[in-house]
Amino acid sequence: MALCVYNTLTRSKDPFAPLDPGHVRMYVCGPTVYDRAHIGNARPVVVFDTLYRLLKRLYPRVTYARNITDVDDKINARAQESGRSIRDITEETAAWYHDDMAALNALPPDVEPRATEHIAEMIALIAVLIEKGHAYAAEGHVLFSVSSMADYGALSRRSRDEMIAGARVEVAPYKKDPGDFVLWKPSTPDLPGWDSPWGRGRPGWHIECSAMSGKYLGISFDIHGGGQDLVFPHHENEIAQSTCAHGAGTFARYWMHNGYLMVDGEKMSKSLGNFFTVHDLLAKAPGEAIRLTLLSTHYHQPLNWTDDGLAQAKQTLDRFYAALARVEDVPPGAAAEPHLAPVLAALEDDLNTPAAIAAMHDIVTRLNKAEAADEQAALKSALLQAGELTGLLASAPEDWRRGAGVPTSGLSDAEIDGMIAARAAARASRNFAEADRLRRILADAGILLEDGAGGTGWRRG
RNA sequence: GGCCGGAUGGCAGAGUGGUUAUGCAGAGGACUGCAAAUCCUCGUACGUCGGUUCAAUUCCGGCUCCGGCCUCCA
Repeated sequence: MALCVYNTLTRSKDPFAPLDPGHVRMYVCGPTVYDRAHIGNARPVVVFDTLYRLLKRLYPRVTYARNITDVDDKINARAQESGRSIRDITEETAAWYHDDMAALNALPPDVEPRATEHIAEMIALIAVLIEKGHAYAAEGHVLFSVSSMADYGALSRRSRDEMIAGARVEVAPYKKDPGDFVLWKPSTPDLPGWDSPWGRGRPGWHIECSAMSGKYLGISFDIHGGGQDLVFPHHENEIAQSTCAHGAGTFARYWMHNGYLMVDGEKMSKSLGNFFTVHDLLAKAPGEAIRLTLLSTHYHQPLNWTDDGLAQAKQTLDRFYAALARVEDVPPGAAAEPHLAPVLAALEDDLNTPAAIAAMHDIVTRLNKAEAADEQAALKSALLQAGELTGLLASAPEDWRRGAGVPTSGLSDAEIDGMIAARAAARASRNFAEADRLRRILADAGILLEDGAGGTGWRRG
């Protein structure tokens, strides 16, 4: 089975055929660094990280670029409110971002360009657009001329008339056309700015992605990803900038967009204020459980974030890790491919992670039943490889069972072991009342016991 | 107003023109001192009204409801 992806450009699930099968290139819009990432920001990161992992398995070389937007009016506003320097804020926020995404087992991208380090490339790109008649300077601004591009609106499938009819913003007087968008804008002395042919100023939001993707991936590359809310205007404008500068048919060939993250049936966003930060969630749930929650719904669908969903993901991982713990001493073996195939097939079918997880459940059930060592070895290997593809099961089973990743309070491991020993003694003398009393105390502390052939194990529930 | 999505069993959530999703919860059983974990068995779901078809949850159309975009946003 070959990889298929839903392409927003064609609105259909298309077979994926990279420009260069020896080198797949993908660009995903990264964060604007002015605040903690919320769980909605994490969804595209986890989704495209999973795609990245799949691509790396299917192709010899993958270059994944994800930008950091460190020049933006929201950052400027944050700096003014707090009295801190812009640099301070962007550095701190970028570091938080890296920590939080790493906790979700998201691999770092191969390239992570920062907007402020690519101003020269943006200025050069803007100059080309002016030269080719797709942009014009006016009152210190440079604007992209939407009317200069015949098929502007192709990605979001809206006509220029529709956009104008729906526009709720006041049209700046220097715009020739209400749909024209800013490539460069003037900065006052107190705002960050760079010298340019159009005076001291700063770039518009869209130009950085065109400039940086072109620099690191080439003027044509395979996949461009991001959240659905970026389709218009951000991605539409990226297409306009890049194809007008470099020629029709250039730029990204497959556009992939993840659905929104909802809370209580409403879109979660910073502007609505109904968001959970990844950082806060990590204090009460392991990163893998958060990641699995995000992968439990197909990436194209909206995902309603609930505590119950998170708890279920944790429970699922408990089951997976318990299976791995049972075969801890079995070295992963060969012949895993047939067992892994359904997982791979699900992922290759437009990244169908819920189906892939179902296939992992099937592997786990068969692993739990397997008695022959070679069968256990093959299934264990298949499960671990599925974990690598989905970015799950990266912990040691014992660490997971003992509560790895979540700050714990209460009983220490030594205290727990002591009580288990006391309970074992009580059971040996058939004093079950005492044994049950001890088990009850542990249960109240969140420690669940499991009596097995080889003794009593425990886990944090 | 314009343009998009979605509606699946108690819950979450895939998928399919006629055959089991999967998980959780629930019921029964095996195992256990009792539990837990594990394994086995079970409920026979696809918003509504029409149409196409031998056959539709699955294709087409109307309707209802929900959500989103059109402005910064992952």
